[in-house]
Amino acid sequence: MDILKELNPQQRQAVTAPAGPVLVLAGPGSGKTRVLTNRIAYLINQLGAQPYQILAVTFTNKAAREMESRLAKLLDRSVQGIWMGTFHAICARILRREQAYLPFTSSFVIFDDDDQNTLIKRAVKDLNLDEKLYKPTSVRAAISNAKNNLILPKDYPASTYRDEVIARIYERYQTLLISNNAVDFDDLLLYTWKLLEENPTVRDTYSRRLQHILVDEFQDTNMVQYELLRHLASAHNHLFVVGDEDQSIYRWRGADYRNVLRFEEDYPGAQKILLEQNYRSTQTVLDAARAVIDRNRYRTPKRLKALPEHGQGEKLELYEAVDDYGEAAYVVETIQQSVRYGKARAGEFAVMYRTNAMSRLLEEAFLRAGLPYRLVGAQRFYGRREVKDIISFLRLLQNPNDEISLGRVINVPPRGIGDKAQVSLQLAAQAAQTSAGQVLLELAAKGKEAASWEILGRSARLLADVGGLLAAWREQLDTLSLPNLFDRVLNDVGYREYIDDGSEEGSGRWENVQELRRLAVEYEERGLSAFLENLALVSDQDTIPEEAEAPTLLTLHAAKGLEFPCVFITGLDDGMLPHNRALDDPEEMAEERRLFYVGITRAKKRVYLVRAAQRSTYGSFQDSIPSRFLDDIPADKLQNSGARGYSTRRSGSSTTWNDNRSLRGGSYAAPASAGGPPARQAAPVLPARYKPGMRVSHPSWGEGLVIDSRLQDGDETVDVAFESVGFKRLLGSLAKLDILKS
DNA sequence: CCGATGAAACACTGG
DNA sequence: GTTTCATCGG
Repeated sequence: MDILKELNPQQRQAVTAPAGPVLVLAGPGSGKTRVLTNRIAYLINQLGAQPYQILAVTFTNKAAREMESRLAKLLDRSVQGIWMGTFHAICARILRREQAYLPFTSSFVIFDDDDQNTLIKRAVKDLNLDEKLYKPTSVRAAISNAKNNLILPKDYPASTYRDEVIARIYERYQTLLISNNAVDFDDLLLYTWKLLEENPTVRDTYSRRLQHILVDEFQDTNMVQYELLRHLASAHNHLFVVGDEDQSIYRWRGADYRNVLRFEEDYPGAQKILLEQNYRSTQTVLDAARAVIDRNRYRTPKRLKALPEHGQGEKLELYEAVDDYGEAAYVVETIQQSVRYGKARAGEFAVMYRTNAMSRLLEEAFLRAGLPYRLVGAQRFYGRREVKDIISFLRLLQNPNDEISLGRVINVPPRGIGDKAQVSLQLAAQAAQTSAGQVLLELAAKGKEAASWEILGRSARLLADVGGLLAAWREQLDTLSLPNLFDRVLNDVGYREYIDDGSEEGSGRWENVQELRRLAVEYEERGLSAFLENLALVSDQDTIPEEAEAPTLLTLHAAKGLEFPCVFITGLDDGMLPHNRALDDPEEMAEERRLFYVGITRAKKRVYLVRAAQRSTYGSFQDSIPSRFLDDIPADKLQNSGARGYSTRRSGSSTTWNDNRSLRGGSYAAPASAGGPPARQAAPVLPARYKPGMRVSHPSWGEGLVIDSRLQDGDETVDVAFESVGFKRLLGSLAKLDILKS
């Protein structure tokens, strides 16, 4: 075993750096996981560190698992004891150990977005505020933002009336969380930070114990995370952080790539190491990517070098489809062709998009072609109703104070407990200064003797029955194994009969339940609490199935940290990528650019850039223009495969007059060679008649200046700024434009 | 109290 | 186009 053998000089410098602050700026594909893994091995083997003295923070649970297994291979000895996981998982672990300092018990549950929204609605209602004005999602964003920036309710800046109100909602929301014995995602970080901030003894204990702290994807840390690291490292400053400003894509979650700059300021002696040797892509892919990212500012420029054996590689391929159906069809057919001609295996392809909504058409195209695919994210498994129901039952078992879960399943399956009964239950709980769950348990235990039996009136019996179920389950909490407990709950409530109505969806729902049960079996050893925590903290990226011989469909965000031989980036239109919401904010725009950069640099060999001249939004069709990022790719790195010009849109309306674009494209399409849609076909050579700078005249809009012109879909699209009506986009063949002078 | 129906809102990225 | 919420009749 030689930790240093397969490292290049920069990697070796990083791995063998003396204990102290180290900043590794690692370009895509430069082997940063290897650096992190070997660094840990080096700490243990050469610097005499014990595994339990090492904390390694990863971006996903999957990355943690991967690092663990690589490390086990690298070291002969067991790596048990290393703290490895996401910020959230590590914080949850600390919080469960330190309940003495916290306003909740160690059986706290973690609320997800839906739970948060429900709770915020409740807070808004409690404060008699207008629910239309204070929408849960927007309030949640404000609160989350505050938490990410270490702002507690009392410190929330009340600069506007709205902020003042949000501060009150925030405060109420925190109170509600605590009475539910619950925390949200941001709380995991915030409470841990607060714990270390306010209790120097606790801070020192952790900091002295965790002698070496390593952080992956450092560019995507936010302020709480940064401050948390400072506290944890306060006794020694042994912080080894690895990141790349160019791959920071979680700004909306509070991530700030400028933490990389702050790190250099806060730790002046920090070693800075740049990893520029790329082990993944061809030089062409790297050059194209660099041309895109070099337009961003406030970063360390990097010159990524490909391995000589990877060679120059193929040009990036650009395809402009007539509409989004054509876009999907192109993706599917290109994959089929490549597989058929043995150029690549199906599993070597990834199809990336900006928004999950875009996956639908792609999935349909794959289904129609009979081509299997694997989908990452989107309708999350854990977001499905039946899965959430069962999780709610289990959460309630662990923590009867969880009113959100109770509200979710108290009447599942329907057992006659409607709104009215639930409201009186709330009132009874309030009167008794306790939670609804406790009232249920009391009803079950004492029956008619219970204090609230009278108040509840007719529904008391029904509520007591639910309480009885809950009490019975809780008695078994320590005796039954997790899978048995799972079955017991399902049996007692008759859940299968409730969701599996014999229909196709019904058995699909039951299938999901069984999937969840399989997971419960895996957690038999660790128990309910660990099971629930894992359910809350797993991410989409953790659930990417490996080694399946099928193309992967995923968002650009989910693609971070992955690599594929062939990558499609779809939706390369202004408004999609860059996304509409980024168009008027330079910081957001820079992030969209990084997102595109991340997409390109996932590719080992081939990149397909795809756009659609028209796409459906909300049901109606809209024209789009090519993404501005496409202009930044040097022409000699790009191969334009032109417009194929047909759509697989099924509606019969494709021949209506206003659809002349698809028609026009269609008329240029090559005669179908052997049935089916025509194979890839270059656009016909059509001279551009208009050039930027020309003065033109239009019969109704008068004179104007040509801003831009390009050939697409077999026609010429001309952008003209008219003196009378301003900016207009015209089709060369239709518009009656006269050229006045060039 | 329950399920069906129709209107209205609606989707950027995710631990 | 899809999903979620409110309303209505049973």
